[in-house]
Amino acid sequence: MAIPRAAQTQRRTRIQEEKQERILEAALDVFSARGFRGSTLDQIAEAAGMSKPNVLYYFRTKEAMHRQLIDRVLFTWLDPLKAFDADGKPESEIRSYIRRKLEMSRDFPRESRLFANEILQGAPHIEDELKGPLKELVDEKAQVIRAWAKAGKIAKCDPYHLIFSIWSTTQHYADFDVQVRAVLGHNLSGAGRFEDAARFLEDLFLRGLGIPKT
Amino acid sequence: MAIPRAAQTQRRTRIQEEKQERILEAALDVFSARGFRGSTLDQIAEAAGMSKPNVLYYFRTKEAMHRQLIDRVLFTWLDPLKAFDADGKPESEIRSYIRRKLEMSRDFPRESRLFANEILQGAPHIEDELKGPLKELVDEKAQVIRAWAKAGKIAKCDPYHLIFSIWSTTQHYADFDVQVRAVLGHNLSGAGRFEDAARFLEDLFLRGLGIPKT
DNA sequence: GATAATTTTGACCGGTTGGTAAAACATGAC
DNA sequence: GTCATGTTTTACCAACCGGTCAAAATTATC
Repeated sequence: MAIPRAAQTQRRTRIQEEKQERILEAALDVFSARGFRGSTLDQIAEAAGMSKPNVLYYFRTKEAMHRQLIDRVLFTWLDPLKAFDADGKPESEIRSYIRRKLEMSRDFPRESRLFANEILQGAPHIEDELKGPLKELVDEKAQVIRAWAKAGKIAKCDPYHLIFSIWSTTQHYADFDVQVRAVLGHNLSGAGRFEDAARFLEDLFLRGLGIPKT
Repeated sequence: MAIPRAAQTQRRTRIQEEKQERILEAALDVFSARGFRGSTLDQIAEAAGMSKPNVLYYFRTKEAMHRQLIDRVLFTWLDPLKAFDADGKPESEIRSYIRRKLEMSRDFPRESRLFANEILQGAPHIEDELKGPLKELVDEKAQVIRAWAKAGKIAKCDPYHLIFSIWSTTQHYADFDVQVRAVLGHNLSGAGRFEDAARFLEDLFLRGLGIPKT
């Protein structure tokens, strides 16, 4: 009997894991491009190269897929901020944080858009995670920044809004990619775009925080 | 006979205009919160306080409503950038541009989210407007900024990425409102939020562009 | 108040949605 | 081979989708 759906079993075989991964990959494609409600199981199934009931064999509901994707992204998203080191030099810490976030926009634009879609629509599934783990981490790092300001290492500024501005400027290149491309035109939107953005943002934030370039 | 649908008639009566406005208001609510594909006519009709066929009497299709909303937003969105004056002082021009964009995020968050939703999902309806009018306007203002840099009035920087960073930082407070609120907590997300953000962003950009505070 | 134009509604339609049932199919252990 | 387990597919469902239609209700005109 078909009691043990793949999604329920504790031990997952190699095949199950591969198929689930293939489905999640397809779901990420679809969800990030069309939003949760705008996506259909048929689209995901087709993108994964299997039938709809087969997809539902591995994930009991559409929401289960989405939930798992969101959980992953949330975890990945916090990573660069965790690396933010209180004992490091402000210049290198901020510079590498910007760069890492920008790299994520370049390398994982679908994940960024999935997250943006979720937040835009009121974050119905992850409000708790935002108010819990995310807030705690940001609070912690805000203290670090505040300490730097007090020590005169960087200009006085609101640490929360600093973090927001780094988030928004870097994610902009993934979430608003279409607009960026349209404005820059094809000649400027290619390979050099990433380096241009990185240089600009590093200059803006370091100078904006009163950190002299070394 | 019911030949003259309200949407088609050239001269619109007072009542027709009022109803259409009421529908657009409701549609903005729904579209901005759930995206185009995630919204249903029933939701819009209910929000507008009328029956679905009645809504369709004033707008022939769901897309017609959305299109009109997008067109409006697009026009409104370009306004602050148009006001950017080549003959003004860089300090006051940039400062007031930031402030105006921030005010729009505060006063028209639904419009911002509608626009963000559209871009996020690949801007299927407005690619031409982005590549046309928007790009032209940005190109023009980029020249102004570049001239300021050449004249030594502001630090050398890529004008396009400067504009992107102002867009993203200011719109962040509308589009990612849920996240901002979650991180700041209720105590900090109230009335003072706007002024805090304005002060931070003005400091960041003016200092980042090497413009001394007056 | 009769009449014509406009507005509103309830009933309805074909297509699509997320999800199910059950049987067919594959796979591996013995 | 056979039998239990795990996988895939076909056929299907009720609910919902955007949109139509014709009749009813309202409003404007005289």
